[in-house]
Amino acid sequence: MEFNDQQLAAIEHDGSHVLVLAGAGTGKTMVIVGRTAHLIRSGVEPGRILLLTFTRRAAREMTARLRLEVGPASDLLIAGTFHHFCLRTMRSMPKSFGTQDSTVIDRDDQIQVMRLVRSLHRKKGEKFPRASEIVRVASYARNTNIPASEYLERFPRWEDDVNERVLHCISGYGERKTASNYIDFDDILFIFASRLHRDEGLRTKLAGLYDHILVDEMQDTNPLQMLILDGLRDPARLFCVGDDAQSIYAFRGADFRNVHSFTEMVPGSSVLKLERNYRSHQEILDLANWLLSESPLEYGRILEARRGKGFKPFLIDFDSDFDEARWIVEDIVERNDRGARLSEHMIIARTAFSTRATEAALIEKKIPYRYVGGTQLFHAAHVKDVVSLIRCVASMMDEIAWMRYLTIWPGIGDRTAALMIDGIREKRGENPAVIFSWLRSSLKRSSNLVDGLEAVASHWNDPPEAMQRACSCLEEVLETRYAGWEGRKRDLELLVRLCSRHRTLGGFLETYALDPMTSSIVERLENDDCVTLITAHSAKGTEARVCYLLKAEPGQYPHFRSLGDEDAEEEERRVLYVAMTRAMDELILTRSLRRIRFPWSLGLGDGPQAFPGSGYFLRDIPPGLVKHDLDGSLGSGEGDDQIIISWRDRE
DNA sequence: AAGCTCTGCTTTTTT
DNA sequence: AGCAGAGCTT
Repeated sequence: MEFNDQQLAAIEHDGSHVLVLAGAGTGKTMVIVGRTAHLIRSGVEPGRILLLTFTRRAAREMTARLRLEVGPASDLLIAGTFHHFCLRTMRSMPKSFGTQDSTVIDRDDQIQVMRLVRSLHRKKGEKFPRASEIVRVASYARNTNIPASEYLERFPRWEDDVNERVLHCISGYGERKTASNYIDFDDILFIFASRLHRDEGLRTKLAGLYDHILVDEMQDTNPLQMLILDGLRDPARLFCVGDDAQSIYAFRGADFRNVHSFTEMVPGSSVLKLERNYRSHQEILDLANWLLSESPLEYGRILEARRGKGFKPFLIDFDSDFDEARWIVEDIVERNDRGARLSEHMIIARTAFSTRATEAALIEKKIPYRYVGGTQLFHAAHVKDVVSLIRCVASMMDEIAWMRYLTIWPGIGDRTAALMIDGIREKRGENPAVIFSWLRSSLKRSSNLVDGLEAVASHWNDPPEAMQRACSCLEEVLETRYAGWEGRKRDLELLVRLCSRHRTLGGFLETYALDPMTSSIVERLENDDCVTLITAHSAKGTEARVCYLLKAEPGQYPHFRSLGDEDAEEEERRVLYVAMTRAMDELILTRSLRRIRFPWSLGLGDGPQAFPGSGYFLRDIPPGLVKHDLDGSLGSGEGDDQIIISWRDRE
């Protein structure tokens, strides 16, 4: 690898803590990899280097590059997401953290627990925030390290008495969680951070494990994560890399003061900059620069392409998202026929939801693809059913798993299941065999559900076998429950295959609680060259020669859900900015303007009137910045109240 | 009283 | 596609 002077300065920086401000495409990952290699070469033990990223994707990418760069030493590095690292540490010393036997629960399970609690606090027939909304509030408050009560006081969302009961829900949720031995994603960070700062002995011990802590995507760190870095630094040195123009996780509590005020928050630190873009041609950056220049905020970031000039971005309108999807897929096929690899193409979407048409078109044309951020394998109903059986055996206190598993069986509903769960809880500490036989005698009619439990328990240390048995035990009931069973059955076969990578089912559960891979990624194990379909959020940190920006239309950028909230809209601008700057050679923005309909809209009505002229970033693209299929049809002499009409509908 | 079925509503982004 | 709630069946 060759580096420019700025990159080299960062890589070889030998002072105290440092923040590297790095614009899109300036070689951020390369610098982290380069510095790691440099540190190892200068004698730092790889095991004393901690690499933290924000997303699993970034973590995977980084470890892959490190393997190429530093060889087998890369296996000794401690690398992963914040959540991964914290959980790993807690698991290795459970007594210090008080997290023995805990089950990690994902977002869905959180909502499930909250739903139970919510029902106790909601008055009959009353309009009350949904469980998912309450979970969001609770999660945001924890990640920004403020009490939920204070958060609701500062940003009141509901009537006073509703707010109050929402707070009861949140504390009830916490109690329920403790009773079931659950820890959620936020707990992973929270428990780690709180012990780290409360227990001096532990802090000294943990901080003593590392000499260097390298953090990617610093602009996405939240206060909790900053506290973790605070507790671990000194003597360990921080090397944080970030770009405030790419901050797109405020909804998760990310606080870009961690970048803006870095030098104040971390005494003795300095700031370095990477300013030269090596990824894209200038025309692509011109469009991205223009987008930021339209913002009321001063990003002070003008990207300059070292690669010089190339193609202008395309902006193409379609009649429907079906046409849009078909065109993209045909375009990829054509390029592929001319010799381009499929993997050079990335289709970027604002939401996972908006990729349906494209996915269908890819499947129809039999183009292999992987869908990053897509419907996660472990979120599919039938998969959760089977996994619930495994979870029941893993932790008898796992009430969500029991509720799910028991109600799969005909004749057992919420009520019976709840009674059984109470019975199981009373037998806390008993041998599983005792619980199983009690269940068998209590459930005369569906006592064969115990067969599955026993089969899994007796093959606990042979994951593929246990999973196989779990699946065959449930197959009959699930087949009647779900339409299209053949397709779903394939997912279960996938589960068995995934199990073979683990020595125990416990390891299996924990791995996929944190990293619920998509089925299309699993399929990719057999399919190397494929198109990438990805959300803009997951796409950060990646690049591709040809990028299609799916549905670059009103209602997506900014997303209609954020309209009216200035900060949220501004974050949407950065999302679009991130998406655009992924492209190396060609950027193709597509949209379908005619059928914009949001039936559930927030008082916006449906049909084209839903979007008056404002609130769409690409409305006033200066002529010449993109090649539009009807140049100048947008933003020319049309008043603010005008709607956009596809050129196809014009006279 | 518990379980089941049908209908209408909903869908940002991630660990 | 899945969930909440209403209404129907066992």
